[in-house]
Amino acid sequence: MRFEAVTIKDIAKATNLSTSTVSRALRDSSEISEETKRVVLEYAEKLNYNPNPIAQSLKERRSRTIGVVVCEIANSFFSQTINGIESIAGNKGYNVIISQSRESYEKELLSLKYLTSRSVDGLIVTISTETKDTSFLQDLHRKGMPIVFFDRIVEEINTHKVIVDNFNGAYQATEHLIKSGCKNIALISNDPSLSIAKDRLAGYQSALLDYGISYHESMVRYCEQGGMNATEINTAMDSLLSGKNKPDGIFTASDKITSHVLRNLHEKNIKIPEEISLVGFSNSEVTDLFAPSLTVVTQPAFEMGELATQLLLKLIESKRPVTEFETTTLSTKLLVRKSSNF
Amino acid sequence: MRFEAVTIKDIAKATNLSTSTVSRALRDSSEISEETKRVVLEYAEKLNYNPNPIAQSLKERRSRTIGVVVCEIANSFFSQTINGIESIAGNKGYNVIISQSRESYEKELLSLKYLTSRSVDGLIVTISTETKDTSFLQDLHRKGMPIVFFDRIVEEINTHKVIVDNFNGAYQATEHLIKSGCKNIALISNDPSLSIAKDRLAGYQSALLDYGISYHESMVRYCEQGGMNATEINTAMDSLLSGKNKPDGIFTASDKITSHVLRNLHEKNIKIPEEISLVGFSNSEVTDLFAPSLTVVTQPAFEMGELATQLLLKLIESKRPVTEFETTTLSTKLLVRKSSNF
DNA sequence: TTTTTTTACGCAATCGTTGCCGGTAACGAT
DNA sequence: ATCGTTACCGGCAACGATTGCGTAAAAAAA
Repeated sequence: MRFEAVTIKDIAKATNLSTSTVSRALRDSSEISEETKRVVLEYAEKLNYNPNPIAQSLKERRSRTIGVVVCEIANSFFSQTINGIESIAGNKGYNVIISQSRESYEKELLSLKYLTSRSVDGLIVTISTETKDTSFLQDLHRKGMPIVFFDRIVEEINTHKVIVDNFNGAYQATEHLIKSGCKNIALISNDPSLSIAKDRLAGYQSALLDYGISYHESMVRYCEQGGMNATEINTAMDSLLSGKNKPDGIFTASDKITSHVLRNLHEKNIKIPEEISLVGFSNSEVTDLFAPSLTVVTQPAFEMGELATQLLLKLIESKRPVTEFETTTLSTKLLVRKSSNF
Repeated sequence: MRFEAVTIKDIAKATNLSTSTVSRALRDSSEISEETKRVVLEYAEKLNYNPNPIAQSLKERRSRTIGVVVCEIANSFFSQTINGIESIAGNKGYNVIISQSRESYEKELLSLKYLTSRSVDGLIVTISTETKDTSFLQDLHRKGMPIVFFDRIVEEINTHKVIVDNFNGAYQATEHLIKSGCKNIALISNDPSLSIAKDRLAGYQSALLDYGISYHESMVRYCEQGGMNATEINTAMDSLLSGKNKPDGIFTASDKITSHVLRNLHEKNIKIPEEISLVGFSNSEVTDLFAPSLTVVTQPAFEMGELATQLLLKLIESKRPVTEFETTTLSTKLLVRKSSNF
């Protein structure tokens, strides 16, 4: 069963005009008499005509569609970003196709190939934790595909980027743990190849330094799968808790990691914040309901999506190749709650 | 800046063949000699040729794309469903465009119009809580657009539907509250026009009846905005708690409502489950971390997405109009935790 | 050798839309 | 009467891929 739509030809036949005239009448061209326009618009209305965007795309060599590649839409941070993207794109008459990498390099590549073959006019991308090789993205960029990165950016590609001040976010979280009385602060983060992981590590280290606490690599764990896998985090926790420097504070550098760590602490019956304080990056809207309510670093995800889209549309609609790119850095916010004993 | 892709013409020029021959060679037609095929494929490979799906769509009058309309991707239930949809669609070579209604009738209509104008081959839809008028969907259905409903179905449209046994889910939740010792059980649900709200109300009523507890309308509240708005739920809670029959158990009939009610109880410093027990529909993956851990009714969201997609693809790929439709009902699961004092 | 069959390819139309060019009628100016 | 304008509209081609039909050349059959 196929769904048949009304075309410009149907209107042409019905009004005894040519398709070109109908097309122009619909686009309110000055070359068409008011009378003819009236007749055409009337018929278009009556038959419920809608221009076929596929035909338009083919003709105009643009699809008015932007592609978004995120790790997981189920992640609050990304779904909030997507809401921001859609709000701007919708206003400007652009459509959004969302694709998930689920933290897999292979799926990310598939998504990118699909989106580009689908003739998207531009891409908004945050790379997966598995992604080491960005040559495909570099190729796309070189061939002129407008791309904006957000969150997990690709440093070696020179284009617009939207991030938060991950260094400061991590610094504040760590500082907060220190001021809460923690002496042994662990960091559980994403794969260190990710831009965000590097920056958050640096912020963590800097805070320790500033408060005269020496940094030990043994207090840091990286999750290569970005916490898609609970066991990965559980082994990290086990090794961390069985080490000789048992942590009295943990800073978790992503949404997924934060909730898994909390669950792990529950299972071990470790009291929070009495035995261990917990502060994590999270944009979940229910962390205030957790036991205990979580102290979190949140990101302005919606605004990030808006900004990334504005930048992308600027690239898409620019007549000449753009060579000047900007990296916009927004601020994080530390929400102090009960998981850290301040 | 536009992104230029390799077309069949480029290959034709390079190989000194006609576009028709190239097309057939690429599709491995028996009319083309092995030698020519080899040459063409070699060039296609070298130039990194990808067929333009927009042109294919125009020619074949199909887009190999299915449209999904949900209320909110940030909702775990829906994002899990989408994962199920994508897993099946991806396997069968279909692409998925996701659109959010954000519980607004107007946005839902816009989404539907966009998706159909975008020539999707079929739709998977769950309607917004605001939607009373389904004539647009009925029109689409009448014109032959394949549609599958899930979760919030439209009863008056005869097509495939995928739901859970909402009656039983609600029955079990209510029964569980009764067996936990609750005498005054409140229900906070979505707008009663929604199919799921009706079924869940019926299950609630039936459980009360079976256990000899009389049903009072005064113990039921409906949220017209489906909990998008916290104030809506707070006023419902205020009126419920100030009534003469103060509830000792609350059954919340949706994800969003559940978390808002929990937050409201926290703010009021009401002990759960000592003063009030709480059981709610929720597919959030972190309800076990809540204070207290939540007793929830969960739905097999991923499977629902898979099933809906399989049914939709059957509709799309059927040669003749389909007149026999099925409604698949899956089971919910009650996860007993600490918010209900069993 | 002639006729038929097979092989292998090109031409042109098609999908729906739009840009470009061209044409005609009406009308005023010369 | 002729020319130039203007207003309006139609025809054609093109976007990229596919396909029915036609056909030249080669191979097979007569």
